[in-house]
Amino acid sequence: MAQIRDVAKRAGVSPATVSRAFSDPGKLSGETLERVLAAAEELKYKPSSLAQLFREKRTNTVLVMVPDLANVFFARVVSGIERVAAENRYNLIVSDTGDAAATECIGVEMVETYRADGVIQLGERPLSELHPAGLACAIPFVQAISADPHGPYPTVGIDDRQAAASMARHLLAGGHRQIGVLAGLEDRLVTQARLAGFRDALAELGLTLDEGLVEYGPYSMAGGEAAAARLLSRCRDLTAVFCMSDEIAIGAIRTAHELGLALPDDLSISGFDNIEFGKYCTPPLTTVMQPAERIGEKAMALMCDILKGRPLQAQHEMLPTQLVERASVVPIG
Amino acid sequence: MAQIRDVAKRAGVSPATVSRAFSDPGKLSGETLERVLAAAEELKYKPSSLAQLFREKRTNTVLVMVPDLANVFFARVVSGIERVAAENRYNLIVSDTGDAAATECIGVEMVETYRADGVIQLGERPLSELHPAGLACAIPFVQAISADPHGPYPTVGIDDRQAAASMARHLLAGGHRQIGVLAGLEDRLVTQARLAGFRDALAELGLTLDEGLVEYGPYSMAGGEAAAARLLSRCRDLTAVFCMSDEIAIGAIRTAHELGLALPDDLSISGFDNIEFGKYCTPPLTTVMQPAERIGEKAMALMCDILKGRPLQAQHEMLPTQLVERASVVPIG
DNA sequence: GCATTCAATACAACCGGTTTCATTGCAAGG
DNA sequence: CCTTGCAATGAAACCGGTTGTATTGAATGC
Repeated sequence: MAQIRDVAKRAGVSPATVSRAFSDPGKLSGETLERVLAAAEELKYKPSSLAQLFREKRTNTVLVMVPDLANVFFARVVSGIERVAAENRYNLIVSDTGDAAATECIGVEMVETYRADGVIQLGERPLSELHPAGLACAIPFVQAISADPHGPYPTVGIDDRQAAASMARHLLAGGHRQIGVLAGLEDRLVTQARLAGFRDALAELGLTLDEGLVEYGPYSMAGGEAAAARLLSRCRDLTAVFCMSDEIAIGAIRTAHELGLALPDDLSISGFDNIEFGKYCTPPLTTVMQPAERIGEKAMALMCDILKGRPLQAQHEMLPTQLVERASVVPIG
Repeated sequence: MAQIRDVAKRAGVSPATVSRAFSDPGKLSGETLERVLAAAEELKYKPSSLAQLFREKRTNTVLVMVPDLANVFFARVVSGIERVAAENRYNLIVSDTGDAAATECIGVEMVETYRADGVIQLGERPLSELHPAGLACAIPFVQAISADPHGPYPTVGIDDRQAAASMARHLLAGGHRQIGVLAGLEDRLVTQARLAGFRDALAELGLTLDEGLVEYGPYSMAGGEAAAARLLSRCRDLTAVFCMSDEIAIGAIRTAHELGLALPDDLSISGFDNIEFGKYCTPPLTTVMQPAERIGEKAMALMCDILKGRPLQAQHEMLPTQLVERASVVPIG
């Protein structure tokens, strides 16, 4: 592999001149510039990124920490991050944390040891938990998806409470009153936020949530299937089930089918996220659209702003959601 | 951020000694080692990866080129790659190529400019097409998923032909004779391999493939939906449809439902890949299991072998597949 | 014609580690 | 007692670029 001095020698100039030929061509006389570029071309010279980055103490790389890469929703967010990263010539180091705090700490270390310029975290573990000194170190950090909008670092996400409330209103408007809730993991902020939204909608009609109708479980199809089995065996007079993710809803649909329920007539089921599969469920899933790619794009755009020292347009971006009406929810009766 | 000389000064030794304290502690006297480690601890010294990597001319980073990150199947493969990469302390730079050759060329450049040590490519574009000089440069390269097992670089995948044949036999054993084929994109090796397997199974019974029953299209749910619509409107006496991916099958199920067909009695539908959602379809999808995570793991393991100069156990890994029988395929009549 | 100025380019330091080679000191052997 | 050998450590070169400063030479001004 040709190096800068090889090019310099061939062009009869100093390495400094070659360097400037690329970084600041205006500084060179036309004739020299041409000679240098020709020499570089002939030798197929490519500057070593490693050397450049070492000099500049930047990596042009952003670490993305994903709780579960195989989760379609996260994958779409990463896809959005990817697009903006590519546009801005950043690389992405993707780390599947398996939702384990221990693994996530690595992220902070990656920045400290100059392997990444910043960290985008998907999911809700707060940076302060990741690394006590994290905030003090002023590590470029952006959190997306179910992030705490009151935290000290920039976040991108949706208004979970509002979005959940809108779906709850939709169910209530259909006349449903016995509505089960298949919540995700109880200790997640996002679960609490969506539950709060659900309560909001009930309260608007003077109703209160019957805690007995809430079943918690993992945010997965298998989790939804199991939680639905528990819920439906316990509460036999439900007319609708409010699921906190499409995957949970898909699991619930499966359980309902196995119990011999006719969907959606015997039971309405709503999801959350709008993953692609929802459209292909039987019946197609009524859900709340979360703009996954756009969340990723925004998160990476924010990261670019931070890394380039630009002022942030907003500390906490809330992207709009939308109710997607399909066939899995019908009015009562 | 503390540097090596700060630690050296504090411990009253030279930078070389500090360096050795980490890379080869046995070389130091017990007392010195202790003093150095204590000093490093106090100053919270972490060696700059950037400097280390620059010196060593390695990046400890592998580039993964994915045609579509949002595709669950690819995401699972990446997840497997991730696991092995983490075990071997490699980082992953993930690039969503959008299936465009132009983008994929970047991969070769990333290695040439010392941004990655090697490239894992998901999908079937051959390296020689990516970069004419690629092979000559001996860039560490591994291809996974629908790779050409006769190519000059290591591959990991399944025996597509065999796997497709096994599914075709399953349909034929159920008495199906009018079997439509929802193939993926016609120009893909993987499509041709699976089609060949399908023909093999037919040939075993002395049958030949009716080309009129084959419909090509993108490997996606939307693609499957559209292709199924074309196929089913053209051929009204089909008893089964052989789909070349689960996503295509899911699209086909949707179309079949919309045409008012009762599944699986009116029409058997088979998939390929065994993505998680298949289990939750209505009816649950009979498919061929591809060990996505294990393919990823193997691919990364191969890459590690290459990078560490170990001899490869096998140039072309073929991982076993398995027929997964669910309810979407039933015997005829 | 000489001093001044500016453009063009070269020189050399620098980034923060690692590693080779040299040096020191101590113990063992002749 | 002197030599040899080895363990422990330090000094300095090195990785391959970038950049501040010095230098050169030509053009301009007086």
